Amino acid sequence: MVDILRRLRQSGIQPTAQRLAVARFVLDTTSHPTAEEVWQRVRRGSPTLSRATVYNTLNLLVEKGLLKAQVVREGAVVFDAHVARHHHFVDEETGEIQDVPWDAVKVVGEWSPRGYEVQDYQVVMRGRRRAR
Amino acid sequence: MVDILRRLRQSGIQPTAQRLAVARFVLDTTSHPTAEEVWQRVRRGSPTLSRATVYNTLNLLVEKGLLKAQVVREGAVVFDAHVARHHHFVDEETGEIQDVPWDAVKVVGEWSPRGYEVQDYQVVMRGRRRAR
DNA sequence: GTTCGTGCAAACGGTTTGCAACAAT
DNA sequence: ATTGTTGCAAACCGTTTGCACGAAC
Repeated sequence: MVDILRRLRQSGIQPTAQRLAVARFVLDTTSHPTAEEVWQRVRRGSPTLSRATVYNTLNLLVEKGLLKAQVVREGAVVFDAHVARHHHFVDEETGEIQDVPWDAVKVVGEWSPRGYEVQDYQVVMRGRRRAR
Repeated sequence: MVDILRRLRQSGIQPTAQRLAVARFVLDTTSHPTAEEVWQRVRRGSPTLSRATVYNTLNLLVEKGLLKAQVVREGAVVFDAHVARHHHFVDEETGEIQDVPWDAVKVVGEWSPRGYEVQDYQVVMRGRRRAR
């Protein structure tokens, strides 16, 4: 586990106990949790933690670039500590999300609607657990 | 405009006045509307149309394969009558969504997490209106 | 002592649900 | 008569906001 405290400080985030607890979990998981899931998890160790603080902290981490919000699942935004470019695979049955390495697939062909510029792109794959 | 009535019948959907009104709009636009936007628009011609009926109808159209729900915008699902495979471009400022032809870019490399199979994929591009 | 962060509850926006009235078969 | 559809309101869920209390500078 990386030194979370240092990372917060380096990003100009006042490391309160709550922020540290949230960050320690969310910056160190690959599970793409929703805000609710972060709350449920971190609450176990910090029982007074409020939902509002979780949302505040997650939004702050996104704003500071330590976290990325991904809109790939219906109903809720998920948070991804993997900030470098990569693709995603979404299990349609469970909603589970997995990272797909950037080099696993290659997108060939520059393309953007006239008058627009593409700043970012990713491949979103959807599927299910293999029948066996 | 295609014969919407025929398409509903062919899909086994009882063509009520409300469903026809909703379908005529949503199956004939490329604007990727949200349910709310569909309601606002269709309501102009069918003032008694309820939100619930709009949601019912949209979900039914999705279920029957005439429409696809896309999860690319934060906060709301958008509906896409373009049912064939294609990619999407999302304007980060306005939320506006545009279709990107399937052939405009090429995704090279089969890839799926171990134990999973990819059933569908698309490239999601995000950007803004070009400066100047 | 002013600024910043937290917790709570209320508010909000998108979507679903329960239900009574009503059509259609 | 039964089955399916509509409209309304309430419920629900994810997220934001208002505000009073408390902590940190």
